[in-house]
Amino acid sequence: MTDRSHTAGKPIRTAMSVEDGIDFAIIELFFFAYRDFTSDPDQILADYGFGRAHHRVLHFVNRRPGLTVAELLDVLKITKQSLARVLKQLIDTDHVVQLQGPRDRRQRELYPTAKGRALALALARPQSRRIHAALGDSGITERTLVERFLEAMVNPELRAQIDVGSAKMSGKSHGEH
Amino acid sequence: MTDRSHTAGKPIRTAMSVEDGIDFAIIELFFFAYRDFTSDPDQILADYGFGRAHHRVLHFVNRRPGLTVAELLDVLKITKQSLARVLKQLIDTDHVVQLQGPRDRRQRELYPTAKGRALALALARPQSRRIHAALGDSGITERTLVERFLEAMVNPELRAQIDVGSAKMSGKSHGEH
DNA sequence: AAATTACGTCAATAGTACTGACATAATCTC
DNA sequence: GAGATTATGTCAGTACTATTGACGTAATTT
Repeated sequence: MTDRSHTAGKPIRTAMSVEDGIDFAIIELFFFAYRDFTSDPDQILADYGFGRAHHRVLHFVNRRPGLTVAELLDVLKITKQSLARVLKQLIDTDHVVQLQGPRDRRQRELYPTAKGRALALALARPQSRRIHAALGDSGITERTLVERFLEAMVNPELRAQIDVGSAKMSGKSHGEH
Repeated sequence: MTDRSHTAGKPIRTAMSVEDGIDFAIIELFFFAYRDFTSDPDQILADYGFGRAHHRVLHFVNRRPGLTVAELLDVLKITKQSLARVLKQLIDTDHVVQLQGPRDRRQRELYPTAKGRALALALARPQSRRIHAALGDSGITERTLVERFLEAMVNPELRAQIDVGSAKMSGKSHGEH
């Protein structure tokens, strides 16, 4: 089982490193950082029988109350079928409600309930704490440095999705554009 | 279907924002940044019928040639059963080879083949390019700022796993400790 | 009236992950 | 040397997230 010298290639014993011209340090840091960043809410979600998908839906419904199903799909970049089960569970558990769209009655506007808002905040809190602590620990005084870096990591054509919130926005939060 | 006013909570129409005392900007940027960061290798992986799990295994086998199955499980924080299928596929496709441990013959040391090394580099290349571009676009001259921030985002007890490579390390890359 | 749009849903499949159990071989311990 | 422990592999069952394709309904647009 271990000897397959005749079929398999020979083992390479030298490690990939910066000498290969690749930024492995930040690649790996990003992996570890994101893994731990999501681990806090994941623990809370488990109590509800929810997963990462529920968090994402709940988050954006709370950040953009009244967004439609189509808009949500566009932000999450998943298919309607993937969203269906998750959204249904959030509605059945009274975290999210659907209202018929006022302009277009085919649309379903999604809103959080008080319960949904509370959970969204509970999930965001440890993440925010972690970020705050990381900014402090790393001695970064200008938080825009991190914001600018992360924003630059996003595909340019998708940056429109990013709603940095009251900071950058003038009036709109959803709807017409 | 849309009217369930008697069972469900009332819709909240105001958006969560920084006023809730939470750093939503960086929370969302981190989500979008990581999503796009992994999208480049994901496209390549799809050609091989591989997924994110294959990437992670291949990456660490190339970064720490000779690591054992147990060490790999510890880095990835997954179970043996989850690793099994993915590792088997990488071995069957001649990207990774197993060698009996020299000291302890129960152990299987994992090494990349030339094919596995090539794929690992091909996957890392677009990620590295993205990082490089983001550092440039955001006008960050001190890359240690980003490194320090990301490292501070990792759980302290897990930072030992982070092998920033030839930069911080003196001699060891695997094996004795 | 016909085409399109927004949404919901059914069926089938895939990738990643889990728990629990069991087997084998090698090493360690008494 | 016998027994316990360790490293690995594997089998069975389950769960979550995601996919494609197809179809239906109601509302809007052309």
